[in-house]
Amino acid sequence: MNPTGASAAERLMAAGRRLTAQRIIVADALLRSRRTVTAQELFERLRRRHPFLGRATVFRTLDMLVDAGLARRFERAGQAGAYVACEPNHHHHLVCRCCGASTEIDDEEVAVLVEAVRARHGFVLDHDALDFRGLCRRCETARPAG
Amino acid sequence: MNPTGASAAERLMAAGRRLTAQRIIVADALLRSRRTVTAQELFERLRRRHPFLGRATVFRTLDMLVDAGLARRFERAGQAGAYVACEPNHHHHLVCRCCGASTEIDDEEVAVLVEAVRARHGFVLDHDALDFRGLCRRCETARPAG
DNA sequence: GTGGTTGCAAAGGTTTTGCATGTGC
DNA sequence: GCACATGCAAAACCTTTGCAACCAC
Repeated sequence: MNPTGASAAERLMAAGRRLTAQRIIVADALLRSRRTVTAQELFERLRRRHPFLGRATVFRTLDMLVDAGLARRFERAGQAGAYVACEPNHHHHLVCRCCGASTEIDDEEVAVLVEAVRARHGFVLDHDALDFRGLCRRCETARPAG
Repeated sequence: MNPTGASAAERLMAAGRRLTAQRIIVADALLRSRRTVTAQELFERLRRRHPFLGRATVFRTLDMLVDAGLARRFERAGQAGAYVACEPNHHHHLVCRCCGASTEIDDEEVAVLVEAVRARHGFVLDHDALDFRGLCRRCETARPAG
């Protein structure tokens, strides 16, 4: 998913981050992935072509991307954290717990929910608490029992 | 929060789980906590009075409680998983990222959101994806910059 | 009695860190 | 040139597991 067409390097620069070969490699790989990936997956996938890439750098870069708003990290019980690239003006994600597919949504109902919770409970929802796990249509159809 | 007044032992029994001293101790401590607690916190807190309690047992018991629907576990980036007790007929939680306070909610807007996402994207949200992190009124007031 | 439960310690997996080296700006 | 980024390996951290002893039902 790369609707704006901005390259990884362009995004890093736009975010005011220092450009390095490693960062471009990691950000680019993340950008090209339609599904969530773990730091380890990315590390193993990239080290083939880029043997000089260190594991810690992958973790640090992903962390930096999340900090810059260019990626988001999902926590999964008992599993490694999963990362997805964010569009600069993105809203929320739907992430399939089965296949890892990620869809960006911008539904009014989310905003309605945020306002309702604030009004009723005085509770301000975190922006990134509104990324949702579930089953995508394909996986739901393939295995209705979940 | 213990509105139904059911004791830990009663809940375990009602859930068809085997009663042991350790399980009652852990479930009771979780039930008495208004805030989320980690397995390690619970272990350290309880070992003072119950030196015979093992760390693995705390993990296993919390896991069992989640499985039985009597507790829920929240994943937190870079931190240990945090547990809260659930009311048997509870719906969703609001968990403060600052103080860990947990509130149970049953808002129509959540159901509206679930339906909208299903209708528009064919995506079925996980029930426990609808536990929300954010800032409670008290913490929001205390530190508006959050 | 039997199968589930426990405690311990060790292993497993993920992520972070220290430090010397390298490099973008 | 200087501050920041990197690689490596070790450490830290959370959680799970193997196994013998134990206990609820």
